[in-house]
Amino acid sequence: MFSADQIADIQGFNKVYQNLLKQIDSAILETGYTLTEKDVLLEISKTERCTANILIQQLNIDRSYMSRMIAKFEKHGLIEKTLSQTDSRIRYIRLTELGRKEINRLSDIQSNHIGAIFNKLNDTDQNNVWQSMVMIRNKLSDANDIITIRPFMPSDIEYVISRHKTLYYAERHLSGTFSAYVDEIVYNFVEKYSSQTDCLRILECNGVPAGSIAIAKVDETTAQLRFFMLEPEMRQRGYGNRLMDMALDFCRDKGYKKVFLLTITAQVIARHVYETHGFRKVVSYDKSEWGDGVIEERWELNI
Amino acid sequence: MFSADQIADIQGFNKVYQNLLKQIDSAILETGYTLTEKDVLLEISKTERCTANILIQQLNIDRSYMSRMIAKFEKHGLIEKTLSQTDSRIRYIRLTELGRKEINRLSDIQSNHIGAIFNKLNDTDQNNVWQSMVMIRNKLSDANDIITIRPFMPSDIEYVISRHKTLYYAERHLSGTFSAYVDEIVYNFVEKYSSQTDCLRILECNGVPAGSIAIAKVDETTAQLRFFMLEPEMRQRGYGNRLMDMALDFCRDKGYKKVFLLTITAQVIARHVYETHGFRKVVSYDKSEWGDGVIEERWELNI
DNA sequence: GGTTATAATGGACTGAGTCAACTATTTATG
DNA sequence: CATAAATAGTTGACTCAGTCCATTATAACC
Repeated sequence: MFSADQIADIQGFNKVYQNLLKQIDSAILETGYTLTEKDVLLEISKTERCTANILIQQLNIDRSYMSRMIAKFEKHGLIEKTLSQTDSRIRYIRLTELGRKEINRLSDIQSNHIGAIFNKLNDTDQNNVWQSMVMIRNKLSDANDIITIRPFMPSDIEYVISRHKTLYYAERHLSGTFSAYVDEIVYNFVEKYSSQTDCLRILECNGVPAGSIAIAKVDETTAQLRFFMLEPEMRQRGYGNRLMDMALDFCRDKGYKKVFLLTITAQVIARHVYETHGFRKVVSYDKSEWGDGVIEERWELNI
Repeated sequence: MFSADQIADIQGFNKVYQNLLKQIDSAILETGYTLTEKDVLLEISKTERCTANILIQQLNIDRSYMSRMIAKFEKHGLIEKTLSQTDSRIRYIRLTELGRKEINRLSDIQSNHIGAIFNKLNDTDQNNVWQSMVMIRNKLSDANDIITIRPFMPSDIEYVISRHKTLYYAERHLSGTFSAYVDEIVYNFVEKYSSQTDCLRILECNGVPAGSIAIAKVDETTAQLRFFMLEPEMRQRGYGNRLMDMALDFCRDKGYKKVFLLTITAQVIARHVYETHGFRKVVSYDKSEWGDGVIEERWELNI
């Protein structure tokens, strides 16, 4: 239990840090973009197959406000809209060359500002401050984030595809071939989906999707683990293991004897989760059509 | 120099913490007050002889906006305005009973919210987080605050009186007798002030007054050190010593042989600054007319 | 004693964000 | 399979914190 003095210290920290955040914000505002606009642009840049609706959910912004913002971005040539072939209510949003240049500019301004503030500290202080911030972030997130794991809803399909691609693409630089492959397997999975044999769970952090895992039937005794991913900020906090536990429980429950998964060698962090749950690599082969030097691996587990 | 990964970590911290601050803010907003209104009310409560202008300078708020806010507070019965006897442009602002109740309510909401967030951590984590925050606050403040020490201007008189009273009153619970005494000595000092024999310096943090020190001539060889104060957030960071160095340099420069000061026993932190600069307590006597058990001390230094 | 500075107020405006109604399309249901 | 319900997106009208500029009244300066 905190004392009044300690709370006063925290309020002091809040005041100082709020001020610092305001400084960074005002540097962004000088560019002529709203903070919200910056967030939206950033989210667009991070999201493959981005739609207005994804942005609304992810950033908690009013529909009409978003609509007008997107219209403005289009007018200024920052984005392009394309109608979806499968659902003509949906307009996909993609950054143009100019849009990407702008969001990079904004990100750079922010990074430089942070750099400028923290580089005034000497090396020792820098390190201490950095480590403390990471510690505080993890402790506060663990204590305050509202985490739920729920069955998938139709609206999650876009999320799974979009984020799966983005996280792999951004982090592993995979090719367009990979992208088409993801579309195919996700739609295939959803089409054949049966709650008796398959499962797709969404991890939500504060009501926003932040990860997923799936089990797909292959035959009566064999299941494939798929779509296992975590947003970067959710990693190393035990949620990967929780998702994995859940998925393997489902497999045992449904009587599967063997579970396998396919992954690429570069995914170092996920490997650890696989290993601790008893998966073993059985074979690996070249997948350079997905990107330079990409090697796919097959891992198996008998349960 | 920070790496890109480290900056990303800091941005992650910023995001999480901004979110947390937003939570606290929204709890305040639910009361029907703006964040700015809350700040203004708090500043009024902390400031004796408060005027609109002091608030404008201290909080960096537009004059007209402030005027309307104050009008609203008055209409709602949170404050009372009284015309100044000496300058009829000035209207002194004072919280009513209701106003004090409201600001206490708002402060409690904020404290409780912070408590609620941090009490989710276990004791060890709480302590680590708290200590880290204090460390970060001090390092960032030291590195980024723009500190200036400048000669006083007429507009500072109100600040010195107001804060001197408030800091002593709030921290040591001194009486109305003390308040009248401060008025008298400050006006007296300013009236007799001569740049040849006296000095009053204002410490500014980011353009806002945050401390003061003064030297007043007593006779050709004796000076009195007065109005030495620091805002709480400026303490323990070396600024007290800087102000003191400056004041004593002035004394040597002007040929004073002896400097004395009067303080009260309860002022523990300031004593340390006095001692390290060679002051020695020569006598102490009862001053219970200023408050229960208050003992005034006279400290002297031969230079 | 007239110019200049300061305290406070009032009028008019901006612009981020909200609320609600509406169109167009797709999905669910009886 | 038709009709209701849900979803994606757009448009109109509005709110309200905060800003800019002009004005009044008083005090300080030279």
